[in-house]
Amino acid sequence: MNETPSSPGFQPLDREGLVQTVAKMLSKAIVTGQLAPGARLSESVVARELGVSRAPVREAARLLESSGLVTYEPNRGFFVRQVSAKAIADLYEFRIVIELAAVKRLIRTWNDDIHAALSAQLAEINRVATDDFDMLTQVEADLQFHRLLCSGSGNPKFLTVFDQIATETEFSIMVIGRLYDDPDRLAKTHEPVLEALCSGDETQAVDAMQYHIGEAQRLVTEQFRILEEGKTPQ
Amino acid sequence: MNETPSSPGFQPLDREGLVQTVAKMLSKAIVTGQLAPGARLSESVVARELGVSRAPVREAARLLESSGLVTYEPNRGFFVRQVSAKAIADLYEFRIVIELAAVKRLIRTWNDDIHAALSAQLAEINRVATDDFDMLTQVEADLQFHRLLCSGSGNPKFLTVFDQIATETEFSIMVIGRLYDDPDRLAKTHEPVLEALCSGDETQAVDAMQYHIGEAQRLVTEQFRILEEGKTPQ
DNA sequence: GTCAAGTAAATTGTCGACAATCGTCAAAAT
DNA sequence: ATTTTGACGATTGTCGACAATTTACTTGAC
Repeated sequence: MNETPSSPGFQPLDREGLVQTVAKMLSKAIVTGQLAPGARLSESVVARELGVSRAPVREAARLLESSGLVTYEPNRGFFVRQVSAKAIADLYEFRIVIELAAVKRLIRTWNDDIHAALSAQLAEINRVATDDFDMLTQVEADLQFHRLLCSGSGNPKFLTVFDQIATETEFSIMVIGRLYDDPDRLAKTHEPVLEALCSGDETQAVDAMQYHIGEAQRLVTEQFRILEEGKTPQ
Repeated sequence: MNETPSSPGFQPLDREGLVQTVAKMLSKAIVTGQLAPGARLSESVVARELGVSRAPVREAARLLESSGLVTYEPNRGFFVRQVSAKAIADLYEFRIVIELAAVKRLIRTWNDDIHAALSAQLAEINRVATDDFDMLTQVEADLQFHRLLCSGSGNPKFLTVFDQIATETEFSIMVIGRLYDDPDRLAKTHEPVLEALCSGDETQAVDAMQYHIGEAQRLVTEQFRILEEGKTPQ
């Protein structure tokens, strides 16, 4: 390895292109609700607003499309995605399929590094699982745990697909605006997953995982139903 | 709408954007091997070659990236993806996860339309499963059958993800250049899947499906190993 | 009043040009 | 001889402008 001996710990310095920056801005704006679902995402407006050209905005929007945050209609442009009850149900059903398979695979590739990373993330989840932290922080800590599960599975496909649906999950939850009255409750269901993984018991790990995501699905679906009822009392 | 009343069967006249056209061109060029794996995909060259600007080429390349046909390195551009033995193994392992789940779900939404579509596609598979047709035709007929399974599952996520990995599957097979000596053999393993679905037996359907994809994986992996040995005899 | 056609404004689709960045290779220093 | 530095060529990154398309509005006929 060619490395200057006297070099201090210089990190790669990000160097993320303008597209990534714009994509991140838009993501945040959509997830935090500044851009309402169904709203048109005008290239010109966003470009003017951010002080950049339309080209990087367009590319960023295409990136967001593959994350399921916006939809694209030819010759009409990009729109912030509408979330339906079925879409949320489908999303969580799909997550169960992916992440259960990832966990099954993870058991075979289990090692101390993964163990350490998951333990640390679990601690982080519990740390932010109080009303002192906002929901976005809690959700991101939660999803990061799941991301580590996919990342450690050894099959990159799981991570790729998870990243695509993670943002969508975050979006769905933020649309609801309020996930649980007791933030600590759902957070606690992570622990059995890690314990089962440590013990190497596949059946137990899968069960714990299924319960955890299922519980999350139940909460999200419930809250979304309440939200819809309040919106269209008819 | 300005349309002549006596107008005969005019098809929608493509109306798919230039981007889609370019993407299709590139797809074909990559899948048929005109662009070797690892080759740089110069925007300027492609644009000049097709007589269009760089913008649509760039967008098309981004589309291909999400299909796994090309990779993208910031400030360096797009490259035709290299396929490794592990990548192929990972791909098929992932397909098994997705399509098994899709089949399980399909049983619950089973109806005559889906039955008819699958039967027709099965007939098509058998029709082209001879040496009279080229491999690309055979592979596409095969994948279309699988696509129908995902499409009919009722959860759009399965279809979205399948479409992403279908092109990659096609690519992997075409790289190998020769899948099987007896085209009819693998084709025949589709039938038990359809039969099991008709009978509504989930266990049987999953078994048949797992056998079918597993068999395909075995063949592809084997052929790829042979190809690699021939390439680097060391 | 309703509906259709026509027109104007706004938005996306595409383009060509310039700026920023990367890879290469030669020249200079050690 | 090896390594570093600098400049050059090629490619990507970004931009502003124009063409094509869609949308909204107005006008007119029935």
